[in-house]
Order: sequence, then structure tokens, then C-alpha cells
Amino acid sequence: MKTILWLREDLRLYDNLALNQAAADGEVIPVFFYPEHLGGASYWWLHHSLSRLAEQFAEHGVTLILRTGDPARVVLKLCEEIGSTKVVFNRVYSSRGMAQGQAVKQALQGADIECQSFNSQLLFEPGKIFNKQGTPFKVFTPFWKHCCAQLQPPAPQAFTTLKPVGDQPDSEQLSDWGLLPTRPNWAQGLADTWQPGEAGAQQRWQEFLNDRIQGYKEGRDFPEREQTSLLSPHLTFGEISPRQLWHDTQEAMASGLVDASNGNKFLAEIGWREFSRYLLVHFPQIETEAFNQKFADFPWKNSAKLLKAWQKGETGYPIVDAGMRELWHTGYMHNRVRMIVASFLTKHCLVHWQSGMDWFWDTLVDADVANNTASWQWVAGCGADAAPYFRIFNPILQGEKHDKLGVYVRRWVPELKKMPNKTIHQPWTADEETLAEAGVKLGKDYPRPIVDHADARAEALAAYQAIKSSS
DNA sequence: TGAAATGTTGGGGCG
DNA sequence: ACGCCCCAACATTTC
Repeated sequence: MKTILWLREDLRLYDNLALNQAAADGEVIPVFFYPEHLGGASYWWLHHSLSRLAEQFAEHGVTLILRTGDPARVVLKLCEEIGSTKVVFNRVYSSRGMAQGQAVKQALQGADIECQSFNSQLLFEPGKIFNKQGTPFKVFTPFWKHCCAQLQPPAPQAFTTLKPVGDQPDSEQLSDWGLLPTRPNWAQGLADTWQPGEAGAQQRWQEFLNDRIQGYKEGRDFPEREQTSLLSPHLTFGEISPRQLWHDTQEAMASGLVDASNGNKFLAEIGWREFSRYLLVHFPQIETEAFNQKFADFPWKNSAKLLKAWQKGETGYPIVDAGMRELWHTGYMHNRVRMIVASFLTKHCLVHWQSGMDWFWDTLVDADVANNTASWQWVAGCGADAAPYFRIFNPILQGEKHDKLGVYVRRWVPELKKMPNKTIHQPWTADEETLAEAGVKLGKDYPRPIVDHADARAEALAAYQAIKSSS
């Protein structure tokens, strides 16, 4: 029996429930459809991830089939073409992903072809989790407590083997998809930073678990220390399973290799990923609208000039610019800095969170609809369990607190390399002599602040007042 | 998973 | 010895 394995955000062999089911049934025909909605950095990642996955399948005599078109229509056509009577896939918990899944199921039902779907993307099934009132959780902590206390995620499933497939359907060529940038080739920094694919994911995970997770609870807040897991893009493309992360971490804590405080903090971050997906399943409108309805009339100013300066990392606030340049160069930004730059765009610049979200979508290798939506709304103060609006990060204090010695800033904003620690986070306050010694001419080598912190803060609070009473 | 303003406390200088 | 002021350090509240 030939089973079609429809792949999407599950580009791995280990702990892939749909794959294991298909393999248990007989021959597996893995199919991946060209996704039309990704950002540039994600396409770069996808190219390499698919390339690696195709190699993994090829080792077992199986070809990864690439196709373009509507999955519901083409999967059905493929079934007829190769005489397959079963399709399996792992569910994707987003509006688009769930709609696609439904469409495929319906198309197959009409043709009397068996279709099975699995959860290989999340620890917990969003549709099954409710609070005591029977409504969806809207606050992270009770949600996560409920998950941890009442539900035990199933253990990861080992990958066994695949039967070689004789007769393969036609596949498009990955190179024809044109996922890689050509001119200019902006992907060098990405290639230097990342190894897409399951092997790269496992390697990063082992490094983290053997080393960096110690001190994670404290160290995760300091962007110049490499103390975060760096797994986000691997998780986005499903190159590693959250169940594996859960079970490996539990095991490491049980054996005393990892402190409970660090291990649980890391798992709580995986919990935020679960929570974002969960919110999107229960409140699909948050992809385009503020969760908190009061924000429908928020007086955004949406200055194109400020947005542009933010995107290019030329705001004049070193910690903000460092983050935006790290993003552009590597397709990634440290979590603490993401909060700072997002707060700056939405509050200091009064640019709509959607504009920031769009930029992240295009430039992040870990771009994920659920995380992107929930996190931008969280920072902007309009999301579920959001930071209060008036929590306006002071980019100077945040820099001094989380990059005390300016290591991160100097790395990404080299024109400030010679600035002393005392003024590296606020170069405009340095005296003439200091600036001259550091070789910095403000407005020429490095921009003056595009907004004044105190003024911008006051303006943001005033804007909030405008919607506070209305409802 | 803030920041800034405001309030409180306590030690030291000094008349 | 005592009250008074100053102000740092910490705590609370407000945004």
C-alpha cells in the first residue's frame, strides 16, 4: 500500500507521527507543496530544509515530491495517479493551516480515500484545553499550569525505517522554485549563522542541553551571551519536535544534570509557543485585529519615515539599531531585544504593530504566524495577557541593563565601537571630546535620535488616554 | 518579562 | 543632646 504523506511544518523524520503511521502502513510518498505566503528569510530557510529532508528520504530510497498548486486538488490527483488510498498529515495550527487541512480532508472524503491527521506540532491539543468555566484561557500562567498539571504530553516516537519506493510520481525541481535570493545575495549572514534541517536542529539542541541551559533563567536576558536555545527557526519548520524538547528536559532535570529552575524556565518558553498557537486557534481574528477591542481606535501615526529608520537600524538608539541590524544580517534577533525594538516602534514611533509584524515576517528565519501575532500584540499592549500599555521600555535603560558593557551594540553597530561604556547607549549625551576620540560625528557616522525619549513617552501615554475610556 | 513620579526612612552634617 | 535639613536608598503608586 502506498500512503501519501503531506508535509508542511513538520520537516523531520524523528517523532513525526504522520510519517510513522504512513511507514507502518507500507510505502510512503512524501509530498510538499510550494507555500505562497512566506517571507524572504523563510524561503531561504525552506530551501535548505527541503534540500536536507530530500537527502534524508533519498537515503531510504524515497523521493520527496515537490509540487505547486492547491493541496486539496493535487493530493487527490496524486492519489488517482499512483493508486493510493490513504493520505496522512500533521496538523498545522493556524487559520490557513487548518483551512487547508479541512479542504484536503473534504476532497478525499468525496473520493472515498482514507485521511488521517496527527498532532506533531504542539505538546497539547489546543481544542481540548479549557478553564473551569469551559472557556478558552486568556492568561498564560493559568493556561500553562493547567497544561503541566493535568496533561502529560506523549513520549516522542522514534523513527524506524522506510521501504524504498519503486514507482515515484513526478516532482518539480527545488532549484526551479527560486527560493534563494539572487541579486543581491543578502543571505550570506544567514548561511554563516544557521544550519537548517533536522541534523542542525538536533545539534543545536544537544549543545543547549549539555551546556547553555545552565544559567538560562538569568542569562537569557543578555543578548551578548549566547544563552538561548536558538531553536526557534527549527521549531517553526518542524525540524525538531516540542515533545522531544519536553521529554529530554524532564529527563535532564530528573537526573540532576539540569537545575529545575533553568529547565522549567525553558519549558515555559516552549509554553509561550503553545499559548500563541492556542490563542490563534480559539481567537483566529487576532491575526488581523487587536485582541483587546479598545485598540480598534488607537491613534497610530504610522510615519513612513520612522518605520523606515527602524527597519534600517538607524533610529539613533544603539540597542534598537543593534537589534534591527542583527535581524537583517542573521534573520534572527535575541528575544530581549525583540521586546525593546517592538516597544520602540509601537510606542516611541506610534507605528502600528502590524507594520512591525510584516517586517518581522519578511526578515525572520523563525517567522511564525502565531508567535509573530501574539508577541507583537503582547508588546503593543493590545494582546491577550499583554504587557500593560504604559510599560514603555526606555531604550537607554534597557541597553544599560541588558548590555552593560556594550558588547552587543559594538558588534552590530560598529561605528560606535570606540565609544566608552558610559555613553555607548546614549551617544548624543557624550561631550564633543569623547565623540571626537571615538571618531563619531553625530548625524553623519551615526544618526541622532529620531525621537526624543521623554517626548515620545509622553505622546504615547497621551495616545493611550484617547482610547482608555472608550470601549 | 518597566519607568517615572511620589512617598518613606534613616544616617550624617551641622547649627 | 537635639532638631533640622539633605539626600541616598528603598518602597509604593501611577502611568
